[in-house]
Amino acid sequence: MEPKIQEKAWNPEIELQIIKQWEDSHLYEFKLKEKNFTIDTPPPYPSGRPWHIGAASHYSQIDMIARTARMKGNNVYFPIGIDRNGLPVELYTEKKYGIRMRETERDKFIDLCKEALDDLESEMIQIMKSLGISGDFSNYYRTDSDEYRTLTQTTFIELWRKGLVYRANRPNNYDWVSGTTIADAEIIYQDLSTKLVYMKFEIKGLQKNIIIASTRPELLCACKTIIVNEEDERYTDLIGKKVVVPIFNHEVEIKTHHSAQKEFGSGAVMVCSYGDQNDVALFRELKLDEVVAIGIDGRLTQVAGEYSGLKPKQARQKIIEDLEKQGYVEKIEDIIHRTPVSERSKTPIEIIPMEEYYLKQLDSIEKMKKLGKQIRFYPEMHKQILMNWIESITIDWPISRRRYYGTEIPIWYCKECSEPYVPEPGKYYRPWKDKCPVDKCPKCGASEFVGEERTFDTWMDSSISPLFVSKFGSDEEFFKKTFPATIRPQAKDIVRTWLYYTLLRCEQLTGQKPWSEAWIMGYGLDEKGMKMSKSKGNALDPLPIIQKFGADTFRFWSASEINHGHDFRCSEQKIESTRKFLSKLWNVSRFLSSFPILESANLTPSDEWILSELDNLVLECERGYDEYNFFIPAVAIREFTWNLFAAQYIEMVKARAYGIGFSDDEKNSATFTLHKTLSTILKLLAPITPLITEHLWQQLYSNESIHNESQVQKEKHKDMRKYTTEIIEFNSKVWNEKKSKGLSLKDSISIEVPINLEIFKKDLKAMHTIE
RNA sequence: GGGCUCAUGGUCCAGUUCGGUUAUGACGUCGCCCUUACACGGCGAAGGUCCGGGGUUCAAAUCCCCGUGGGCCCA
Repeated sequence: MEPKIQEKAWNPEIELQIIKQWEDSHLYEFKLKEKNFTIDTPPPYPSGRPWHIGAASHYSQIDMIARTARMKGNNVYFPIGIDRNGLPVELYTEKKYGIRMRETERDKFIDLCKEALDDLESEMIQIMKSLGISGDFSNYYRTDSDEYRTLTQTTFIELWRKGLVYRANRPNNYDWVSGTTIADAEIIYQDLSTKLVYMKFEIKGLQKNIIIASTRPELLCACKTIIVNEEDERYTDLIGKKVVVPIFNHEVEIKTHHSAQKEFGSGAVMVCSYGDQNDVALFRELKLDEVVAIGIDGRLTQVAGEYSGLKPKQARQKIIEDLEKQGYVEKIEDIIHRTPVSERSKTPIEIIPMEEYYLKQLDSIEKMKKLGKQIRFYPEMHKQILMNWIESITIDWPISRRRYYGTEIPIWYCKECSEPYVPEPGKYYRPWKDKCPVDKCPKCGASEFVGEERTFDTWMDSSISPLFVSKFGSDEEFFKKTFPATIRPQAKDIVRTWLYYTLLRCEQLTGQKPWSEAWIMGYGLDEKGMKMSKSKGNALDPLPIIQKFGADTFRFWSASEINHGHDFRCSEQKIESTRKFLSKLWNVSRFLSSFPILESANLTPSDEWILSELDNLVLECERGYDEYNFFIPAVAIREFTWNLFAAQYIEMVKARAYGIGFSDDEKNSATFTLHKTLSTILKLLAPITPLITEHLWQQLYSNESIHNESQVQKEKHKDMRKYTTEIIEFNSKVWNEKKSKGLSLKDSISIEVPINLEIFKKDLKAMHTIE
């Protein structure tokens, strides 16, 4: 009989036809039902080529979640979005055109950013589609669309009216390269080499010096006190004494504080506004008057005297020279210092007092903890990342940014009385170019206004993604039926930002948690185990890999190689070798395609045996799918298909399936079981490799899509798994025997079938041509 | 300094929850083999102090303690 499937191997080019077929038939179009399974898909950020292979893997797995849920009978809402706000695209645009944001007209700069985003976005969408992702691409959203930004502004206005937003002048993390304030969550720490300068401070009234070690001598002008540890005997006598600050000659007092470490430097520390976060805490605690030493241009201010106008690094160099000349330096050590750096621009941040808008979060900490506990995490251990972060929050969230490409803060200020005017919600406002919507200041009646120029922290946009996709505020019915979302899938590294901020904002706006489940994936590492990132340049481009091997190969690699929640290494060679399994599946199907499909049969023992193993496989897959851990089904299916079904069972029943030396009943039982097993494998595999399974399913079993099928349930066959090891061992023994005798596999041999395997004897004899 | 996490043949990974025969599978390597699904294949082989040390136990990759090393996060 001719096999229905002719080609000898799976050809990834078929994938494109299948994807087209899905698109044409609107297979994944979402229609609202009473109950829905909503996925709060992470909108990826198109900030430059190439897209991250870890991200491609990530989205493949999110698609597996959608498909798993669908086959469980859920009405799945799987929106697709693109995140387009914020600093990365601004930096990309500056670099691409060799321009500076602040030296470019705002309108023009925004247009250039948009253009860059459009190009990068289209490639991203292409990759997502070619991965076989079953989201609703016809309605994909952008976080910089007027609709999205309207929602960001509307929700901000609501929070403003609830009194959750305030303005405050306080020390802030300032990235002077990007020219903006940043939140704690946007700071990373890098070990940088720097000089630790040991300086002599004269103690007033004693002809003695105290040695102060500092990495920031340029901040001497802002030094307000010296602290020592109360248990440090070296300094007990000096507490309360005044010292003279070198060069600037102002006097400060020596105080005690537990944060001074005896072991670091000399044990005595100068406290300046502001060298680091500890200085900020000390100024607050000891009620010191701050001195603004560094301005928003990132240069020293006039209080620095002859050093004013210099950048901190230059000033440091000059002041060290001057200190040395004037004999204030005892010694200088080269040290490695853990330095807070802006995650985006990679430059050390400065702490500068600035007026910014804050969203209250300190009041919500207990509530956040409670909500966090109610969310089910996959894997459970990553809940800890959220909990640790919530525990460590000490200030409210600064939400204003001095950038262009973001959602504008919708506020105008009266030119007369400076009263802020916050407009009515429901519209998209651009105060830097739009006229104030009211004619007169509600407070003083003046008619001239100045528009706010700042934008929001982009997490203000991202943190309402579940509200946006659920049409919060614009479609009450839709919202009711899709919010809270079912699941938030995302990567581990943005738990403290995206996950946390979403929890905070949605609670403030709706009083509810935004989802009942959170699914947290690890990072993509390179072959050496280093975190892969665009900025490090070790990111693998997923596009050529997908084009070369096909989406299903890539997806199966992702599922079978990544233990959920853990970081994973990516290598092209590994992905390539995954292809072999798809080939195996293809050829098994090709073999089976020459046999008829039967409704039922009287099963022989061999058939009952493989079906009981199949039952077990179904259970195993169910266990993995229930916790969205695709590693479990992927590995189990590969094991079963390759090492049991193909290697043992198919060989055992081949002769019977061809009908050589067997009755029709026996033959039918074999073909029935072969198809039963393969069709089950295809369904079990469908969420992981949706393309090859679709193709084989339609070739062999149906005109309908496999993705409209329900997932298989375990049948109740007699458990015959106790024979498995013995069957494998016996077959192996015969193969070895033939080999050692120099026989071909089709040659006959005389060998005893073990008594335990008596029930399989007829198949085994035919399989090995046993005399 | 604190938290999370990991350590199993050349590489990746299972097994650790709940201790129990010869430690799972894949990739790679080597040898033989075209066998009416598949050479992107089949069969077979080599390759491991289960990070180190101590403890509990009849029995430890698995449980407990102390270390070492890596990754990530936070201070």
